[in-house]
Amino acid sequence: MNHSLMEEIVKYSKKTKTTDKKQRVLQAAAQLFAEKGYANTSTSEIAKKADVAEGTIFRHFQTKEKLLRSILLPFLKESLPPLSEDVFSEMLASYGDSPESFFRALIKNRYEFFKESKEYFQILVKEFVYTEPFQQEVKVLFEQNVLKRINDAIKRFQEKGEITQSIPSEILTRTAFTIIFGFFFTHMFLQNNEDTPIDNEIEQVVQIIINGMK
Amino acid sequence: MNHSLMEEIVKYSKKTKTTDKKQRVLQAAAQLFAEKGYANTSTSEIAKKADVAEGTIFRHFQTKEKLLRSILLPFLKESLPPLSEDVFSEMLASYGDSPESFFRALIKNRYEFFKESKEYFQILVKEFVYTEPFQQEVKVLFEQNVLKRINDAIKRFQEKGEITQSIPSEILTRTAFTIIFGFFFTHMFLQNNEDTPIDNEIEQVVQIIINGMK
Amino acid sequence: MNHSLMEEIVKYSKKTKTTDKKQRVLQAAAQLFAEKGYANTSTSEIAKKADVAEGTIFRHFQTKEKLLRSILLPFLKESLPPLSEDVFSEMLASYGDSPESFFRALIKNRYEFFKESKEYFQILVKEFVYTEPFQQEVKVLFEQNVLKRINDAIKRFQEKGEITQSIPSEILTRTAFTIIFGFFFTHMFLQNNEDTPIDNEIEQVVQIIINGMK
Amino acid sequence: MNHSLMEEIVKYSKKTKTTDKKQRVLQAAAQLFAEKGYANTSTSEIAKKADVAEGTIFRHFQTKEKLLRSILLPFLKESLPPLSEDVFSEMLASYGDSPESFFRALIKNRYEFFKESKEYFQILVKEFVYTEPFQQEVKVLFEQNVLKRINDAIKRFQEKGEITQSIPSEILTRTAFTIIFGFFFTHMFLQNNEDTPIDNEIEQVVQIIINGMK
DNA sequence: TATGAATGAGGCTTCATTCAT
DNA sequence: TATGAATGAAGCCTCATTCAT
Repeated sequence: MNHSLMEEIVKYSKKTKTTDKKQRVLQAAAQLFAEKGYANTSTSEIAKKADVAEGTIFRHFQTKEKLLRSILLPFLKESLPPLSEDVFSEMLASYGDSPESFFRALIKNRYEFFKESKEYFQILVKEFVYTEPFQQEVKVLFEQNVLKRINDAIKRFQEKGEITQSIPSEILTRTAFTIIFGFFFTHMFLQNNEDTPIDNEIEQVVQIIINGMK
Repeated sequence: MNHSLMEEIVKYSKKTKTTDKKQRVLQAAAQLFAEKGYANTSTSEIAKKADVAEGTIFRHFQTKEKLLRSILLPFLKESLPPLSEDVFSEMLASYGDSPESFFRALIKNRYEFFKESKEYFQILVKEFVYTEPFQQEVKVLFEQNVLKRINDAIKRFQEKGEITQSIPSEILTRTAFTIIFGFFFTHMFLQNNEDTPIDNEIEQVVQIIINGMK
Repeated sequence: MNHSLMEEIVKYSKKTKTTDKKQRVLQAAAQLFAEKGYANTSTSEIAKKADVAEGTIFRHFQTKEKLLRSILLPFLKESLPPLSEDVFSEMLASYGDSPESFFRALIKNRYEFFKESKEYFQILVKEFVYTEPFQQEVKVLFEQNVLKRINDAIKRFQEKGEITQSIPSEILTRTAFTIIFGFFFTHMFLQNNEDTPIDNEIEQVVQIIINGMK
Repeated sequence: MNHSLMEEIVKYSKKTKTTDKKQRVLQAAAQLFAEKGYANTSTSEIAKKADVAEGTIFRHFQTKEKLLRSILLPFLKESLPPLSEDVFSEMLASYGDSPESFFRALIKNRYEFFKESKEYFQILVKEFVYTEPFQQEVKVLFEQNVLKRINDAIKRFQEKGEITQSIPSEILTRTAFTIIFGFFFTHMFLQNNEDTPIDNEIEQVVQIIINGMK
């Protein structure tokens, strides 16, 4: 039930049969990019952290930018969709089928995911802002996978009369998504690393969403 | 009523009586940092855009990083608080005193602000993530000003019985803030530049928050 | 009467008001390029020889290739034509006006020029082979200046009946040019640096050309 | 009668019984060196073009420079001398025994050879200029083979009274050689790839040489 | 014999910063 | 105050060469 990005990436990379050293470079780069940003991380630093010669990085990835993409794209393109599928069915199975339990499960589950892969999301968000084409790719991925599934669930709840039908499901979806992911982003940026118990807060957000949609 | 960051910065910089050239450097740097990020902007580019010798930048700001701070901190430290004060009193005056109108006004007003100063927020968000001490400063600023005022308003609404008293105002505030700013961040990152009319969405978020808090 | 390429370049560079350091870079680079070839000379070597920081090279020339062009093109474009003019009039004035004396003077004069600027011609010839567009530029320059003037002289000698009129002047010119410059090239490549007295040989070539053209 | 360098190299390499892969490396390298120069061709490029692993190159040739020598030296050392022998006897046999026909045949024959092996000569000329010891080797080879045979022919014509005896044969030889090879070099560098008919020009050069030597 | 991953020295270039004018 | 030439550290990347398989 705990689908960390790290695990996903490891899975992915095993599929494509990467060398040990290639793996180490990917891990080191991911960590450093998340910590200090792409532009502030030098290839020599990556090499040192991966305990590899600098040339090795370029033998495997040709370019620093391709290294970045090798960290993000495979994850997004191949791991996100199936992951979401899993998550959604698991969620519905174990948490019951009311809107409350759906959103509570969604938020809790994704929040765990988020927290564990904070680094990778940081890379995503940061490098994201500048590169137009990449932005589009990611956006489409999110919409076609995550948004679509939330929308499906909301439509089902609307049919069962558990959520208001006076507002189109698309708008409800977009709003819910914005609130939930906004909640995560805000936490990603504003939260100290102090382990603040935020269960209260999550419950609060769930209540607000549910009430707002009834 | 239209408080763009740009205007705020201009106001601020006039106060400190900067030279023409210093001004031009600030403007050019702000634009470039927003567009391409701090790390991807060179001082020579800034000099060219400001039509100033490169040395001039360093005469005024000593360091590229101090230049960044000269763009962000003055705005945050001296412009945000009074701005918020204005905004809040204006808001309450012109929009009536129900929770609905308060949040609606808050979101609409801040959204305009956001949209117009998107660039400056981009600088803020991007460079933000990395520099620990800076993060703290900004966080405190936000909490002490914006959060505090929202909290004051909520407490007042609680006293009037228009918002539930069974949840501490601090939690309600934090949740509302998270939802609202999360909403903005999400739009900042995920929205195409197409001018999508989002009035629906704003209204939606207002309703959800209100319902959730009643 | 002694027109070394080196002197020409110095003249040229004074016109364009170059810094001392820029000058030193040009000189060092010219020497090294001639000695070891463009591809085998590193910018750090140039910097060391010019006693300049490596960055200085790029401040002035942006690119290693632009540095190469800054050595060759100015010389070719601005120094060659007037130079040739001088040379030709001087030659005709001081050597008398028979075909023999003309060719003898031409070869001797140009051979001196060649010997002293051997380095620069080496750069020219070597880098020449690869870069198509550059090749064209140089070729046109040579044809429009040197060839044209030889052709003028030959036509005059034909009119005076001192050279056969049964062959078009263009063919005679091309042949003479090919022989003369071929003679130089061959010496450039095949000659040891031992100072072989080649006056005999020059006289030989003059005789052969003259006899062949009578 | 048509002795292209390519054919010669193929012959040579067959003699020394090289592996298929070694062969392929030699061919690929020769092509690339001619096209882009030694310094601008990477061993990985050669490996790719030869469809061989990069390590294979070094197994066979140890060093990139030894690879270059493996292309040029065998040709020069073992193919040039017998080739010249053939050429000269063929020439004298089929073109008759006057100085005119000798030089005409020599130039035409060698010009064809030149044209077809332009690439290989480009390698020779280019890499040549820099490496002192190599230069000597090649120079000696040329002198001991080509020059010697021309000298022999000239001496014979002098004995028959068909060429002036007032000039030592060595000087005549050197001059003729310089003119002929200079003619080729000049064409190699200055000629566009347009197929200019140069028969006129060749005839012209022959006449000039002959007249000059009578 | 053949491979190709790994290496690390060295290449070109950028850039924040200094300083003499 | 303003300039811009000069600096040199550091960045990304290429490449000949080695070596375990």
